[in-house]
Amino acid sequence: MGKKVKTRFAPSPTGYLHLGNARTAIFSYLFARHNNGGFILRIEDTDKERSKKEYEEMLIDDLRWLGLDWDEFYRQSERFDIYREYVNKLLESGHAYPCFCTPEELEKEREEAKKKEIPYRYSGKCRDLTPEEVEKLKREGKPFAIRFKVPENRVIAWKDLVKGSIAINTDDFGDFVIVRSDGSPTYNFVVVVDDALMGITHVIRGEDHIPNTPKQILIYEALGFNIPEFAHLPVILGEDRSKLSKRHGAVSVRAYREEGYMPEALFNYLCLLGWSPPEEGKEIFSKEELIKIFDLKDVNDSPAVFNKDKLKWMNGVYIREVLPLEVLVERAIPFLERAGYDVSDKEYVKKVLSYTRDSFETLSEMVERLRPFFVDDVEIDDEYWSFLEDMKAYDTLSLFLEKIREKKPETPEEVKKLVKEIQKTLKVKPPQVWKPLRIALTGELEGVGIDILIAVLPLEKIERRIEKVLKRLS
RNA sequence: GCCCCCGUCGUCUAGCCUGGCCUAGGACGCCGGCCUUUCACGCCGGAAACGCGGGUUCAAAUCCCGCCGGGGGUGCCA
Repeated sequence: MGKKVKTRFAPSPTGYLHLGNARTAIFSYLFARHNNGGFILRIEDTDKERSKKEYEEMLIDDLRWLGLDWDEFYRQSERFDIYREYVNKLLESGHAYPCFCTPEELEKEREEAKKKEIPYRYSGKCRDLTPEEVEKLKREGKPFAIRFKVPENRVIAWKDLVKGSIAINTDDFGDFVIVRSDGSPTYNFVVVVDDALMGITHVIRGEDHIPNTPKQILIYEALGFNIPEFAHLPVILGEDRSKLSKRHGAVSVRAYREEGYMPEALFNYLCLLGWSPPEEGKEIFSKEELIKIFDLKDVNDSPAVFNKDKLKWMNGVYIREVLPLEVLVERAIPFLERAGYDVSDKEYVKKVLSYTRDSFETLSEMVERLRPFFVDDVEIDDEYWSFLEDMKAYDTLSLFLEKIREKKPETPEEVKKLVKEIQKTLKVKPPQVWKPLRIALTGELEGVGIDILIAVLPLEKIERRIEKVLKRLS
């Protein structure tokens, strides 16, 4: 058999982890682990202008949060010596040459091409400079970049693991820059050196890299490296079917994390964008299951629109039935705390969540939903007071207060029993009791089950809220 | 402009390779009903798609050609 499978995720630290990149990372990770292979994280920070250390830290943090782990870690900015060595090889073998063209000159070339409506390619002006001319220009201190010499009219083809056969003619692109005039190597070059040196067997990335692939294959050949397999994933689109970007709203992993999404749910949902399980029907998968069943052959080759509604639904599934209660409690506490709720009693939080976890889909929704369980007092809107009077709430509420002090119900069932007794005594229908209770205890007309609230809320809070209403009604 | 990729319900998709089992299946969303102390949850039901035009074939979502549509690339960004 071939060598051990090894994949990598290679983000550039120029912003938050984007959902599209996250999915690429996940697919690369799943493919590697499925094949008992290695997974590498490599920070592509050759562009000093745009790369930021704090972005790198957030990237790593978000990746870990999603549940990814890697066997090796690299930073390209620390490998410039290695790249220089390989640039020299290309220079020596005649595969690359110095280019003294200025950005202005190139810009002019490009404009002219546009005017004439012909496809732009670098003219190759500096390609045939004699060694003497090169020497002279260098001595004059002219800044220069290094370009790769692209052979003419050659068809570069590869069998893409997702897209199938792809063929691109070298005439479609000109000699491209591999080292900038400031001495830093560019993406198309370092990616090849790194992937080859690090033993990457499968390059999995977004389809926006398809045009780069022939350039990279040429470099693999020129350096005598083995060419890896390529798998280009379709992009993720926004509602308007253009590439998912900030215009479409929240597109970073961080944003969903802060809104109270579960990493397992986001991981799971992202997998279903562009990949479908071999067995039909099932949609909820743990990371371990995904590792077991993931295969690139089941990746769809057409772009997918990101659908927040479905993500939200799936998050709800994780909150109400997939995650263990203890885990949910741990994740909920920071959100409740941030809202100013008292969460010192973890058992109380646990009890509340055990009854209410099936009624919200994100942790930020939870914060709203569970307000009556955690605040000291509730505000009752003016419009509800007349409603309370019409309901003859005074009688029911005072009877309720009496009964709850006497029976101290501790489960929703006991509360229901107690309410039924009140109904019987007062000869009223259920809503006649429940609605005043709801308003008195939550200040709202909708929300979680009042039986639950009464069963778990400390008695003194219940008394205080009811008494406040009775006082005003009398 | 040029190059490349893609095209099944509103959305994610199964089916396409190896034509008939497809009166095209599932999921989210939507609509209706049930449950019910309200909103959710849950349960039941419903509307909803093979981009268009030609071929090949007894038979095409599935194979071939053309068109149209969408996306990506076209950097001394990655």
